[in-house]
Amino acid sequence: MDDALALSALVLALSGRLVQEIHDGVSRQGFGDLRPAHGFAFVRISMGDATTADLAEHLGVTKQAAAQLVEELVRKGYVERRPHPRDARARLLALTETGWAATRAADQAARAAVAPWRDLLGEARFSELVADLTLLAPPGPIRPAW
Amino acid sequence: MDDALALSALVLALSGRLVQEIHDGVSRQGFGDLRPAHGFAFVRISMGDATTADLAEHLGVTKQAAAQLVEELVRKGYVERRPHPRDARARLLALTETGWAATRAADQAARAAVAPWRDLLGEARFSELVADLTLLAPPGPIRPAW
DNA sequence: CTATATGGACAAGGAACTTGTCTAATGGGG
DNA sequence: CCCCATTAGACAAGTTCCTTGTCCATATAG
Repeated sequence: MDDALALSALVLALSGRLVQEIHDGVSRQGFGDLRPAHGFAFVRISMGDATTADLAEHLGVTKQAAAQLVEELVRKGYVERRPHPRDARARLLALTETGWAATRAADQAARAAVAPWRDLLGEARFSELVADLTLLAPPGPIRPAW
Repeated sequence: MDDALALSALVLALSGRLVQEIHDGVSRQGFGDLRPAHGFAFVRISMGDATTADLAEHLGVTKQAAAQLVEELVRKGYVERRPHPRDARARLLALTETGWAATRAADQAARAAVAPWRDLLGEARFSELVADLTLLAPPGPIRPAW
C-alpha cells in the first residue's frame, strides 16, 4: 500500500543521480562551464523559434533571470541572438556549433547513464518501463534541474 | 534505440512535476515557509543520530551551508538541537512535533501525487514499475531538489 | 491614432550557497 | 599522560543566481 510513497522517493533518487551523472559526463567532455540548469535552456532553444520570454516561461523563471542566463550563454559561445523576422523588439535565440556540440555531449552522457538500466532490467522490462513512464509523462515543459 | 535518451528525459520530467506537486501540497497544508530542499534535510534528520556535519554530507553541501539551513529550521520551529551524549562539541538534531507534522504532510502530498499513476497504469504495471525502479535505485542518500 | 500589451534592457536587492578562518573538544600514538 | 592531527561547529565575507521594480521601443487592438 505504501508503494506510492516509496515510488515517489525512488523517482526523486533516480532523477538526482541522473542529473549528477549527466552533469559529470558533460563536464568531462570539455564543457565544464555548463551547469544542469543550462541543459533545460538548450532543450527549448534547440526546438527553434525561442525568444528570451519564451525561454523564461519554459524554465519557470522571470524573464530577467532568463535574460541573464542567455547573456551568460552568449558570452560563453553557446548561443547567438538573431534578429526576429517579424518583430523588431524581439531576438530569436539559436545554438552555435559549440552549443550543438554541448547538446550532443549531454545526450551521450544521458545515454551512458541509462545504459546500465537496460542490463539490470532486461530488454522486455526496459521497454515496458519506457512505455509506462511515457504514459505518466507530464504534457508541459521539462522544468527542473538536471 | 533511442529509448535511452527518451527515458532520461521522462525521468527528469516526472521528477520535476513530482517535486512541484509535493511542494504545493505541503504549502497548502500550512507549511508555506518550507522549500523543496528542506524535505531532504527532514529525511536525514528523521532517521536519527544526525549532526550538522552528517546533514551536510547527506545533502552534498558544505557544513556551513548545512548549518545555515539548520539555523533556519530551528528558528521556524521544525528542528531542535539536543546535546550529544558522547561528544561535547556536537549537537544532535531532532524534529519537533511541528517537524513531524510537516513530514506527514509531505508524505501525504507525495502519495496524492503518485495516486493517479496507479490508475493510469493499472495495478499490475504499477507494481512492476515499483519493482523495476527499486532495482535501479542508487544506494546513496537522496540528494537532489524537491 | 490612441491605448494597452509585450520584448527586452538596466539597476538594485535578497536568498542560498561558497571559501576562509577560528575555537573547543576529541582521540590515537608516543 | 600528553601532544597533536582531526573534527564539530560558529563567525565573517564574498559569489552566484534569482527576484522586484522601472524604463524604453515596438507591436497590436479598437
